[in-house]
Amino acid sequence: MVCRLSTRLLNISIAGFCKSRQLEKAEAVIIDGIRLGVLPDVVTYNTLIDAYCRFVSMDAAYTILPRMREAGISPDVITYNSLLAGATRNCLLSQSLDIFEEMLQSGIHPDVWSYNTLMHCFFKLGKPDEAYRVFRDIILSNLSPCPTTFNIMINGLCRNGYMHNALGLFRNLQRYGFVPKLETYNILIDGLCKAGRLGAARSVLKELGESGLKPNAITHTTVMKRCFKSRQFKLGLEILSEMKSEGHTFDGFAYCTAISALVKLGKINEANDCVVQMIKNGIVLDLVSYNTLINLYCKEGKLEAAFNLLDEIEKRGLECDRYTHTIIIDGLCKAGNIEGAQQHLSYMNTMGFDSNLVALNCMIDGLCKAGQIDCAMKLFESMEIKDSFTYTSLVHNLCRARRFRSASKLLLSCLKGGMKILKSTQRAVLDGLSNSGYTSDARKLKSKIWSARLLH
DNA sequence: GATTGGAACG
Repeated sequence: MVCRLSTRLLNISIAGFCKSRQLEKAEAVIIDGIRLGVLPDVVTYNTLIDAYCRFVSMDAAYTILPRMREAGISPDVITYNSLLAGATRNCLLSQSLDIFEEMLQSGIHPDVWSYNTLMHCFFKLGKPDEAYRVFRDIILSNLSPCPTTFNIMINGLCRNGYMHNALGLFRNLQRYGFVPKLETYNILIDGLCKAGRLGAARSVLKELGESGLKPNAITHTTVMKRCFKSRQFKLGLEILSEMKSEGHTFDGFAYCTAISALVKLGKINEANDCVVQMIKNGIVLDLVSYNTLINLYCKEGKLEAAFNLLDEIEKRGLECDRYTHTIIIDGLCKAGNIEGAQQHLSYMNTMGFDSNLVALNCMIDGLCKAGQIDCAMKLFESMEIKDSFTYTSLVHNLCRARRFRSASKLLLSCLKGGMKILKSTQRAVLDGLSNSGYTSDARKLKSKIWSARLLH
C-alpha cells in the first residue's frame, strides 16, 4: 500500500514536469524513485511517452517501449493511444495507421479514444470516406461516442469541403439532445469562415451567445481573421480593439493574426505596436510567430533584423519550414538582392523543400522584375508543378519585355491546364500581338482562349 | 496517464 501510494505521488510529480516540458527533471525523478524503492508503473511510462511525442520526437517516444519491457511492464491501450495521437499530431499519418495495426496485433482492444484519433488521421489524410467508416463503426459497436467524436467528425467534414454535411450533422445531433460545447461552436464558425460564409458564421456566433456560452479568444481570432480576409478591415480592427478592451486572453494566435493582417494593410507602425505588446505579455515565440515577425521585418526592409531572428530560431532548436524560406526569399527579392535570394533558394533545396511552389513563384517574380526573364524561364522549365501565379507572373513580365509570342504560348498552356489567369494579363497579350503586327496570331489566340474556357 | 477548435508565405 505504501509503495502504491508513493508511485502515485511519483506519477503526479512526473506529470507536472512533463507538462512544463522539463523532461530531464521527469527522468531524474524516476531515477531517484528507483533508488528509494518506488518503482515506475504503466502510468509513469505512458506519461513519458506522451511528453516525448509532444515535445521531442516520435523516435524518442519509441525508445521508452524497450525500457518499459525491461521493467516488466506491458504497454496498454493508453500507451498505444498516446503514440497514435503523437504520430497524427505530427502528420506522420502512415505511421499512425501502422501503430493502430500493431495495437490490434498485440491483442489490445482499441477504445473510443483510439477510434477518435484514427478518424482524425483519416481526415488529415484527406480520406473522409474512411473516417466516416470509423465513425459508423463507433456508433454501431458497443463503444459509445463522446463529444470529442462528434467534434472531430464535424471538424473533419469542414476541412474536407463538406461544410453542408458538417452543418447537417450538427443540427441532427442537436435534435437528439446533444448540447454543443464551445469547441463545437468554434469548429463550425471556423469552417463557415473558411468557406467564405461570414453571414452563416455570424448566425452561429449569435446562437453561441444565446446558448449561454461565452465566446473565447479562439472564437474572436477566427472571426477577426475572416474579416481581414474579406477586406472588412474596419470590422476586423474593431474586434481587435474589443478583444483588448474586454480583457480577453490575447495569445500568440491572436497576435499573429493581427500582426499579419496589419502588415497586409500596410499599417507597419500598428503591427510593430502589436509585436511590442506580444513580447511584453510574455508570449513564448514559436515557429509561426517567428515567421510572422520575419515577414514584418522583410516588408519594412529590415533584412538584418529578419536574419537575426533566423539565427534565433536555430539557437532555440527550432527548424525553419517552407513558410520561413518563402518569406526570406521574397524579402531578398523585394530588397533587390537577387543573388542572395538564389543562394537561399539552393539552401532551401538542400533542406528538402525543393518543391516549395510559393517560394519558386517568388523567385520567378523576383528574377523577372530584375530583368532576368531568361533565368526565370529556365527556372520555370525545371518546375514540376506550376500554378496560376507562376504563369501570371511570367506572362505579365514577358509582355512588359514585349515578347508577346512567348507570352501567348505560356498563356495557352496555362488555360489548357485549367488554371485561371488575370483578364488584364490576357488582354495585354492580345493587344501586344495585334499592336506589334501579329494580327492573325492574336485572332487565333482569341479563339483558342474561348475553346480552352469551354473545356474547363 | 491521453484524442478535437483559432495564427505565418506569392
